[in-house]
Amino acid sequence: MTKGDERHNTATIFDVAKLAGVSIKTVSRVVNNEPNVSQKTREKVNVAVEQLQYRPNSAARGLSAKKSFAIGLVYENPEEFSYINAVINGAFSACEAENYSLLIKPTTVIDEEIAGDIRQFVAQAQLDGMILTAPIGDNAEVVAVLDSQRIPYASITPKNPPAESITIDCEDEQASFELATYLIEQGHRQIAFIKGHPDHWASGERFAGYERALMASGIELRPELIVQGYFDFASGRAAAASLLDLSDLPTVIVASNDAMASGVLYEAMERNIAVPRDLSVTGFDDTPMAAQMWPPLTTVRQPISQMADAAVRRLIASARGEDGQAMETRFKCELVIRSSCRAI
Amino acid sequence: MTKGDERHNTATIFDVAKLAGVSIKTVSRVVNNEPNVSQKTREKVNVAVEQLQYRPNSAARGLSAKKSFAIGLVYENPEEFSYINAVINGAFSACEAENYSLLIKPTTVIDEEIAGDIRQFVAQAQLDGMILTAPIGDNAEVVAVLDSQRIPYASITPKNPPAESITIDCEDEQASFELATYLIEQGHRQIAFIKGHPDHWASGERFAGYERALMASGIELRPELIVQGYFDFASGRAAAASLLDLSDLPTVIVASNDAMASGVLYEAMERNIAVPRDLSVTGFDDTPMAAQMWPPLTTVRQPISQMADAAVRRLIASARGEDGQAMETRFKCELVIRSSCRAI
DNA sequence: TATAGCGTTGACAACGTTGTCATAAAAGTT
DNA sequence: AACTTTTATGACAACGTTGTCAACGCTATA
Repeated sequence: MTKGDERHNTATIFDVAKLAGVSIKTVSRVVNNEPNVSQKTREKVNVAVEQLQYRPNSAARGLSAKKSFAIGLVYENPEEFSYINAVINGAFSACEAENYSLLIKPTTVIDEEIAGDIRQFVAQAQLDGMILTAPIGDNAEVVAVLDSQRIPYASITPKNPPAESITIDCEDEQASFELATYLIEQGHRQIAFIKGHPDHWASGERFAGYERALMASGIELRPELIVQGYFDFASGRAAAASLLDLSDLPTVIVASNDAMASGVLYEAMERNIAVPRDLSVTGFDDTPMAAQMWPPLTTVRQPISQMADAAVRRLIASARGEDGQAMETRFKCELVIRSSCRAI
Repeated sequence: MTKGDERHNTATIFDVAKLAGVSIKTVSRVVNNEPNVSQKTREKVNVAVEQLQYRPNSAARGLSAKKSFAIGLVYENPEEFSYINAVINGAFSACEAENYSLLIKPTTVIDEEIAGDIRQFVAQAQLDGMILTAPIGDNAEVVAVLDSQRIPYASITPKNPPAESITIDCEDEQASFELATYLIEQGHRQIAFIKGHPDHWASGERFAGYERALMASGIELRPELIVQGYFDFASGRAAAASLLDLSDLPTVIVASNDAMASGVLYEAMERNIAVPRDLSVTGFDDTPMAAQMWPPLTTVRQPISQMADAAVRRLIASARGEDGQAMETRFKCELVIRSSCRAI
């Protein structure tokens, strides 16, 4: 029974002081690297800090020290968005409307340290909720950290949505189906496909839509026309190279995102293959780049900002104990036709 | 010394309570929209809140309510950077190293509300410092708000650096000079220039470097080859259109940034002008797009992340009362030669 | 008229840290 | 040995809010 009472609360300065057998003030001094603490005491405290995984509560620290330990960054919203800028904007506007702050954490790589990183991030700011963009929502360690700390989180387009958490996704499969169907209607039959990064939910969805469209029209899936990519420019270019080396050339290359499509365009240019005259190309995401490359790219637009907005609103609703069940979590995509495809 | 001690401190809940003639708890209820407050009391409190410009201290609120009113956003760093992503990354890594949090505030437009917006942003989070990216560092109202609240701030490439604040800039003039000199060495004489947005410091610097290079080589500045742009794709395209309508065509178009350069490439493509065979093009910024367009763009790389990193470190140093005078605030740029220019 | 119930209000104790000041122990100085 | 100074430590009061609980006054009901 008493065991059930054991809180998962984080350790406070009192716990550390008790364990180290010193006063809280001494702990404070050690933690803040202040002078006038004997080496011996310092070590005792550090051991206790380590053992209890103690992190100073930043609200208390801020209140007492009249500091926030936070820096603001103000910027004018750029014309040139990236995916992540769209996410940030959506999340920010929802936070602003609800009087919340938005703390960001770019992670350079998905490595072993990420779980510890996230733990630190959460502990430092005592976050009320987290948004995980793909593919981080699928990292088991990260999710475990958040679960253990009881931090609610929302995943944007995760591959394996955990039942209890908030999931935001969009109809990539359907959009991809519509895109492929459009190409078929334009007379294309040799339709090559560059898959996205296997860790991303979207990759599977987009490929599934392509498959469904071809099967619905009775077009055979030729395995040599399906190439693995990784959502970046270089992999798109490499995939295009292998496709354009085939003896039986595709009439259109469907890239799973715009960055790879730009790699395809680049490779085509290098080989003096005119797009769309000799080859049609499509992307996915409708980054601003898509409209600015030559030729302007036919692609699919995801309502990224809206999805991030929804993620934040659901998090805040659940933090308030509201239901939020009625809120939208699945969004529609839109086919954007430009001039990188031609009818044949 | 009890009352004469009038601080410039922000109003607290006690001040509001006193002015409204109610208890602090009642103020709390009104501010948090809790029920069971009479309409009359509610109004009295709201008047006092308004009059004192009261904003709840989020550290205190967080400490008491065991909430932070903050949402975290975790994302994997995208391959495709924009300028602002580079700034965010640099600022974030410095904050992380110093155990600070980074709060971001995208502003959609520079409008009349911005000063109030910033005031709110600062008050809500009790920020220890602010970074202003161009051209926000030149907004007099914003700067006035920060000055009046005694918030230290660092401006990245402001046009008119205020003497007391921290300024971070880079050697755009020199880089632009080197770029133009390179073009002249390649045999170009008809060198067109698309200026950047007049509100940005960088625009003047980049144009100045161009001027200096031409003058140093005894090349006449032809006014019809100098066109105003606004740092976006559309203005670059429009500028290119006007330049390509000239009877005496330039052999190279120097765009003040990559986004405008991509507009130039687009317009050239539309007109079947081959780059670099018939026309050379250069940009500025070295966005990832620059390497991915066709042809890959000769441009100038700014150490954006490093600049943001430096801004944060100086802010934190000054928050600690350290000197920071020795820290670098002026950064070098690097010429990046790709294949969008040819010798003639 | 008495009584229960509800809407309204305030007093006061958290919350977890840092700042201030007092004190004890150690070291240095005469 | 008798002092001053320095170093090490702790007790306790802020910091500005929200949560809890008690008390008040008003209305509806018996």
